[in-house]
Amino acid sequence: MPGMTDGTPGDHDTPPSPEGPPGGSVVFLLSRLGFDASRRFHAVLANVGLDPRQFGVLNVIALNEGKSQQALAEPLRIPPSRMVAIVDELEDRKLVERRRNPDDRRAYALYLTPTGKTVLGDARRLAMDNEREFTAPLEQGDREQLLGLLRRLAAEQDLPIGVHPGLVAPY
Amino acid sequence: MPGMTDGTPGDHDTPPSPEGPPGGSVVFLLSRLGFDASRRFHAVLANVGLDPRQFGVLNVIALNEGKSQQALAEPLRIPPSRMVAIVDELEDRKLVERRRNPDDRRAYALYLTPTGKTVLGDARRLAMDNEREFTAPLEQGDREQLLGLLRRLAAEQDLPIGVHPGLVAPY
DNA sequence: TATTGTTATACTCTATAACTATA
DNA sequence: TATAGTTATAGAGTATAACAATA
Repeated sequence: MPGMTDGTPGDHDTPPSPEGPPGGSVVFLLSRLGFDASRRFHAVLANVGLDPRQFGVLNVIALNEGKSQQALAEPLRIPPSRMVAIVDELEDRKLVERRRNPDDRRAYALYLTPTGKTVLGDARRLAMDNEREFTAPLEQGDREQLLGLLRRLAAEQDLPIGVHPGLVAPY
Repeated sequence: MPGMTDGTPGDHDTPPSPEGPPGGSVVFLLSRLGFDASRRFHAVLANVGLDPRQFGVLNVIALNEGKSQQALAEPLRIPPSRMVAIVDELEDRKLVERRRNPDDRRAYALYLTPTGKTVLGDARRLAMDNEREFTAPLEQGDREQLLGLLRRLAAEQDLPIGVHPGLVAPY
């Protein structure tokens, strides 16, 4: 994970609201919570040996079995050269299979192995559990309201699919 | 900025909701919007030649003039060795002044210069404008509701002050 | 002996561009 | 000539640990 310091909890200072201030800013809170949500998600996926980017790739393969590496990389906005290493690792771990495409021997066709499907299922379950825990401070109605508000903001943005860029595992 | 691809807008695919799915997940939307908010904030601050981390440092200095480098770095969770380069740059640009502390000649005492105060003011104004634009899709009532929901989630987390870690400019 | 600030170093992640094999 | 996949390389950003001056 990119600018991730490490797992240390740290102290519990209450943010001193400097003028104009963070505590009252949607942009600020979103940045903070987004970063934190990413970090937690990263930690949760580690339980099945995946990072968010690999999770994104597995998901996209599951929805588009047989497609080529680059065709799958595109919607995730992962550059071709990066995709190589990602698929290498998933293949080494027997989660994904590269089959030669007889019609175009330059391209591969990617498939999930049975193990890959199992791991993806586990990861999705973990993601759902995490969602529940993260939103635990909110009651069901509040959660849906939040979801609606976030969707309205997201609709204005230009967002890639799968997993978000920063998140996508680095730091 | 870390995993930041670059400023290219890109296409406008609607995320295909894969099972269990992103479009309906608070964690996912927060990660995405948080990353996006960070990127925008980064771009906005560039107009006054600052990045989010420098902005955070200027803010903390403004609130604690005369404190030492490390004392100021701590609440921002910036390691001492990183703080050096940050203050170096702010000092080169005459936004911050390092004065020797006669009582303890190991430590510096940091102060904003008049230019530093001006730039900080400009940056705060830009941040407020950005806040308004970012939340433009929401009416006032909705915006406050969102703020309340985000605060409730944030209250459960362990958050450093100033600027968020990922954001803090890098990558 | 401990602490402030600094420097040196090594590591991780990344994109770019050059290369190969097919088409 | 163009495209899928690969490899090599160089850059940005980081934390760690060793260091000097002062306490």
